[in-house]
Amino acid sequence: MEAKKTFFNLPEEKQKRVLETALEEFSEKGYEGASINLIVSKLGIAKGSIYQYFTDKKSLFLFIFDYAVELVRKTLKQVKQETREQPTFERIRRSLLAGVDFIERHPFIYRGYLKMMFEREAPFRQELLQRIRLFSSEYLTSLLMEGREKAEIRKDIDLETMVFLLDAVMDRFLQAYAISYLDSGLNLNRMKRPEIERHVNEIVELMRKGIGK
Amino acid sequence: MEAKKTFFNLPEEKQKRVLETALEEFSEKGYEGASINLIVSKLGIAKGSIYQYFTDKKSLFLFIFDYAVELVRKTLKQVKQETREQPTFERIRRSLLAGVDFIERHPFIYRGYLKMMFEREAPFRQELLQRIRLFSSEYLTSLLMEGREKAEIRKDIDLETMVFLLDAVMDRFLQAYAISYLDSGLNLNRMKRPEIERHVNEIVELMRKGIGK
DNA sequence: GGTCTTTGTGACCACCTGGTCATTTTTAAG
DNA sequence: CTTAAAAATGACCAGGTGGTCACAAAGACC
Repeated sequence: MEAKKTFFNLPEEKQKRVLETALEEFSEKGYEGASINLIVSKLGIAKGSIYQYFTDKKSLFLFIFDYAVELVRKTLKQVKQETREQPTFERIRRSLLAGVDFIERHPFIYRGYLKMMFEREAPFRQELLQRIRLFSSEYLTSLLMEGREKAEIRKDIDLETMVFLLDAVMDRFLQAYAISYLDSGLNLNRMKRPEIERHVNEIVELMRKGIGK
Repeated sequence: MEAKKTFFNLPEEKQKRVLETALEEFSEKGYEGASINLIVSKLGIAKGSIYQYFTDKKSLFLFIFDYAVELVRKTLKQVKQETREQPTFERIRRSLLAGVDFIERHPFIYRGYLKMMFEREAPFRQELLQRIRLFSSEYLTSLLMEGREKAEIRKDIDLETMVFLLDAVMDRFLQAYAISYLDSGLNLNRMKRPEIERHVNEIVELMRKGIGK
């Protein structure tokens, strides 16, 4: 457990406010860059107080990380359930849209994840990232394997290669939606839902049929 | 011009040593995280000296950025030239391999680029990134357009969507090669050239034919 | 030698960092 | 109202940051 008991004695509202404020700071500045001074001043509490809740910066970070991972895990699980009976490419489509919705609801979580990907400094970075990427790749692998059983997915190419492609495209799509400058030409960033959906459809169709011929 | 004349009066060897040392620091820690103190101590010169060469941290960074961009631009141009007469997918294959070679030769440049993608702090970040991403996407667009003329590339899907996919997959491939934890399953990181080539072939083949059916 | 300019130096500055802790304030119990 | 425990506070600390500047060293020319 990374938080002290004092933290859990706080009214739930305040707990959430602390978490959200710290999450915002971490996701914007990264682990090293995030400033405890700024967090407490944004919260309007004394610096000492935050150290009543968490032993140090690291444990605050890890606590938030767990909180975020749990949210992602739940979301993925739910989509998987809901689309159980549907064709594979429809499931992929839905997954991508679920990602868009998730970013809309929790913008700082996804940005924090991206920040971490390219930071050396975050504590346990390697382990934490592997944790995330593992269940992302497990998710896609199981999707594709079920797709193969239904003969919707080709069998003459390595499953891992396909997972790699899917992962790359989906992740980049969400990055483009969340950050801008990352979409190569398309302007996902400012689009409204119907347009987003059109692009999701097109990109999924493209992954199905390929660029060639 | 971001460097002072004193810098250019230095023996070329020392100029390069300064640039490479600073590049390494920036690419590992990002703009904010990089420490001038560390750079000068690694160089074995006094702190004041670096301020004889560059007016401040920002101009040092921008100078290095230009230096790096020029290297990338040249490399891309050369590949484009060399593969002029070849089939589109062969050109894509070659481009990806050129990326791998580039990382091998200049590991800090590519990492620096990744660092910047998710940093808010770097000066002129937006403009600089757009500069890079623009010529990456121009490069791919022209590749695909020429491919369409030769009827090697499908015409029933937006060119931009295809560029997006290509860009996403190629970039992710290089990330996986440069950083690890990013390959979803494949272990590009530790592979030797022949294996890398096998994966490049497979991934390009997959982009051509698609995942479906 | 002497003189003038260019380059190198590191103590110093103001400011910010994560973290501490003696002290005060708030809350709860009797 | 008293007492004891729990929580909030902010001055303070050591250590880091980018940047400055008076001075010393080195070169260049006569």
